[in-house]
Amino acid sequence: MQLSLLENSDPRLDAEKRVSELHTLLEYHNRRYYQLDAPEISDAEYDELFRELVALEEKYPDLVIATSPTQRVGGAPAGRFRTITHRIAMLSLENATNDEEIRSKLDARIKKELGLESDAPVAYMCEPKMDGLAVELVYEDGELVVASTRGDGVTGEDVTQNIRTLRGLPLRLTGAKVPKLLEVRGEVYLSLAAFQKINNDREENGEAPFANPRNAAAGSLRQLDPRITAGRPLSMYCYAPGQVEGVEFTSQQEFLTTAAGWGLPVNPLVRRVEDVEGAVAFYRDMQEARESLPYEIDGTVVKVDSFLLQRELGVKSRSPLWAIACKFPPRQAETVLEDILLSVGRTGVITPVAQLKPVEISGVTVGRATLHNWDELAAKDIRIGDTVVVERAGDVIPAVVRVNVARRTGSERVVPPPESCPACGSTVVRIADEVAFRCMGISCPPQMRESLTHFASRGAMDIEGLGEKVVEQLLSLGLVKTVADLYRLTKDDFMRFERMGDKLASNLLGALENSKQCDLARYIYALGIRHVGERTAKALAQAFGSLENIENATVEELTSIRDIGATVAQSIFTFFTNPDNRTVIARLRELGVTPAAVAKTVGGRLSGKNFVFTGTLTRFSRDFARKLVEDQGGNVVGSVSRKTDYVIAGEEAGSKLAKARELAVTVLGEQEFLDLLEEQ
DNA sequence: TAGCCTCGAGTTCA
DNA sequence: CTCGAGGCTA
Repeated sequence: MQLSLLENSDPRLDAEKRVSELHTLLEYHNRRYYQLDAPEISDAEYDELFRELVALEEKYPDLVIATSPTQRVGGAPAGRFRTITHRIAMLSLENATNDEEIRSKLDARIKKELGLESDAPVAYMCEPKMDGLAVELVYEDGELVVASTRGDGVTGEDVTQNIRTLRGLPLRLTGAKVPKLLEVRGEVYLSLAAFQKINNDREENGEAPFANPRNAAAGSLRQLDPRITAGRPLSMYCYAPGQVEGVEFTSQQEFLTTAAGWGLPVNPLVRRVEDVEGAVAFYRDMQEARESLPYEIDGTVVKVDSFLLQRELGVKSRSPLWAIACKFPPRQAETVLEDILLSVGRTGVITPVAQLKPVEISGVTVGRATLHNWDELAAKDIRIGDTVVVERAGDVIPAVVRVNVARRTGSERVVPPPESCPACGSTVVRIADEVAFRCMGISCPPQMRESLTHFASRGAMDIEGLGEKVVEQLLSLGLVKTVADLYRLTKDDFMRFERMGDKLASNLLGALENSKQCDLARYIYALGIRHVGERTAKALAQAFGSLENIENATVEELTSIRDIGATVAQSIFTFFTNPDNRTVIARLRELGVTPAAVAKTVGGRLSGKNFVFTGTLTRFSRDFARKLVEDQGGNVVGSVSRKTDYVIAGEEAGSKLAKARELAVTVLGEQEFLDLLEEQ
């Protein structure tokens, strides 16, 4: 297939022609590659065509059509990959940062939980912690069918096509007794050699190099087109099973050996140890081996080897009790703290921020770091002009660790807490027992700016296009004083802005209009009541059903809601009794901002009811049961108390059942529990 | 009353 | 990600 020559002189028309031509070309080569397995052009040539199309589509967004090859591999740019819900949530791990924490946060805790003597040995499996990104592979009848990223742990992105390009990964499991279903988790990473090669290529092409192998691996896995991923030699090591059918493992060691037998890559450095001291030794060994490994690791992972013990220990909300990540000390750098800036947040809290002489830490240049508060500042005795040690906490957020006192010259300056707001000059107050200093100004510009952006933000009213830039212009032109004013804006108002065309203005107006009918929960969250975040807003919406009910709620009514205590209730009550706030809400209502009332009773049949599960459930999993209860507004808690309404006893229920009897709490069997949920 | 655990708020860089 | 603070349970 040949490319035609373009002769037209109108660039827009040229682009249109070329786009359609590229569609045909790419589709053709896709067929040759995927279906006929007989490509006519190299991957690099294909990439070039693909990039050309991406570039054209970026320049002329209206030329993007649903059938474009750029849209084909996984959908539109916003959510370009299909979402996958993990059958079992992919949890994160708690961290230990030194030997002692491995002993206390893992070993000692486990023994306490299991009621073991403190010197009883527990066997652990130790693994290097690869610095990459977690993925989950699903093999059905031995065949790789889906691969997804960890995402937020509950849902991730479908990266099957990209994962299929990993040469070290079997598309079909080998060996005897391949299970019906095997979900396997592991870490996708780039070897240092591959990382070097990619960055060399990028620099030759005038592209910005990746900061570190992990970023490069993440970038490669999230490519629109699998062929680009194919050019990036990613690797993977498997480390944990997910849902499995047709096979059973009794230990982590057995799992790893079996997985390797099926052809799955398993890190050969894993080591089983007889007790926690072995795990500590492994941690030390790996720290030493770190520099000579062909890939980056950022620590080790220690897991209880026995799956039986793992099940017995169970999980907390975000991490299992039976494993811990032992992090190596993060990479640090020294630099000069040039200044301490004061930033004012949405709630008026004044935060000191370090302005640093730019310094590179693990590939990224860092110029600022939060100093949190003045207690912290004083504790670390940080002064302007100090030479400080900086690290990136969790390899992301920069933090000032300590001052290099040896380099003090005596000309350093201490920054005292502000007596008046650096932005508006209002009084600054430190509420007793609180760490924060707060600006009390009612029309403090940064506070107004932040509350407006918060109102428009994604979790709140989700007004697309109303970001910081627009908000600042609205404020400086005096067009908006409260959130209600947003809904009075006209197209002409927006057209006065810099870099605001007809199109953007209409989009913004559309987004505003759209936001008028939002969930009650989002609306409550958007109001920015102190102590009321996304979660509490949701709870309020569910409990009260309408804004009017919340506005008129008493402190007692508010306190009766789970997770709302005296402080939060008072804050909500105060917010709604404030006449200014009432005015804004009334105006919003007049302007048509009417959040959908929530039917209080929807799923709320069990609201306020506390459930405890005990024993082995045979008909459903605990997670599933928890979902059922929560869907109907009930709570699931861990232990039986007077506040418990129902105890659901499975087989071999133990102490919790006894406690329930003692406290005369209703005990239900599994069937009775299901019946209760069915009742209407 | 202490010791979890969860939520809220603030923050960095590409 | 981290810190502080609020709420709940033992």
